[in-house]
Amino acid sequence: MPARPKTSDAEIIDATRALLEAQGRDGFSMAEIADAVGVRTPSLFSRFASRAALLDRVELALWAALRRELEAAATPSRLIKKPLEGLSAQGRAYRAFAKANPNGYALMFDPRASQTAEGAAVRGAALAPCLPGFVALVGEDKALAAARVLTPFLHGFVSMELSQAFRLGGGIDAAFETGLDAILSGLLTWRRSP
Amino acid sequence: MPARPKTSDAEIIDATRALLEAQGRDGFSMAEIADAVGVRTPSLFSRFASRAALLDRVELALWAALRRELEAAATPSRLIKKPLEGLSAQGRAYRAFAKANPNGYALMFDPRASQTAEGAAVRGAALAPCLPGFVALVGEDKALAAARVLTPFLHGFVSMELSQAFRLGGGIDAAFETGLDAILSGLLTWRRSP
DNA sequence: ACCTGAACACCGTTCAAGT
DNA sequence: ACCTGAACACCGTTCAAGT
Repeated sequence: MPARPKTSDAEIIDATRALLEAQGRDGFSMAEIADAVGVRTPSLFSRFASRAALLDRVELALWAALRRELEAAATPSRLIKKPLEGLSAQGRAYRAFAKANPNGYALMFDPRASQTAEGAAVRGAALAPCLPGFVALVGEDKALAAARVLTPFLHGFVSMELSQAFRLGGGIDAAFETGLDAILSGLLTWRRSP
Repeated sequence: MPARPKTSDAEIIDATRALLEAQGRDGFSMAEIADAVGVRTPSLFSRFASRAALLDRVELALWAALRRELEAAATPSRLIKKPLEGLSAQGRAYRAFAKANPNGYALMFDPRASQTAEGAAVRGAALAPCLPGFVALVGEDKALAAARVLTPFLHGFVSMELSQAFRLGGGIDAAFETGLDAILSGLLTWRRSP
């Protein structure tokens, strides 16, 4: 006779994500997660092999959430018609997501994440909503190369911002807009040149 | 009568840095550090307030090491005469440093670092060796803004590379060179325009 | 001033037993 | 199948005592 489930994988992942954001990656214990979902600590291990495995699932949930934000920021048709505007909007949405989930964002780029095939797929799919914009901006053959200029800038900027690396003052919002514009207009010149 | 010191702060920091690189941020214990320097675990706490404080010191040592690499990659006079070449060389040195110290590099941008005044100073000084290049490239008034385009790209690129974010194949070395060139030549157009 | 052994509280994880 | 209490090994940290 099975014991009645008191919680679910999804509820545990949500509770962990909330604790992560509130307390930081090592600011909470399995016991606190268990408390949050009304269960005793060992029960978590019948659903997740380890704390690390649970954090991996949280990370995938965050990548999926980022994907949704990017989709909401610009539709494919807008990206095709006005790639500069569309990609700028997605860039701002990307930064907003990182600033709204700083501890989660750090987890998403933590090199300790286990490299499962499913994980790689979810991570890879997260930036897919931007691809039509790159294709429209520089053409199909250069879209990947263009993505590998803009996305490192986006990640690097927000990562540095979150780790307080911009200490020389000056408007950080303005610096972000300047950088975004500079890179996008630079990519625009790729249309013709090799 | 003082007990003879068996080790030193510097030796402990070096041993911790080695363990960090070999085993990852939470792959080693205070006991292993103590073993490595020939001391018992509690002795470490008479020198460093906590594991976190010791990791902070390791982080500062890494920033200082990065600074030395950047200084070695291009002299101020070369940066002034040939800013494109000089900054490219520093960009490559930056990436090489990150790839040679992947776990250390992750620590340098870990948002958990304590924000001491000394720490901020050391971190801030690390990229100073690049400044003459930015001044030569775009002029004094735009140097900071230019740095806030290139350095996020550098950090973002190597951070994504280290967390295996470039899964769509294609030469990653070539992508780095392409991005570096695109951004530097884009910045070059700032010389005249506002 | 720096070292040590002993102790403490906490934590991730396992396991046998319950339903 | 999922839950639980009890137990285990390990870890960061404290402390009183040694020199």
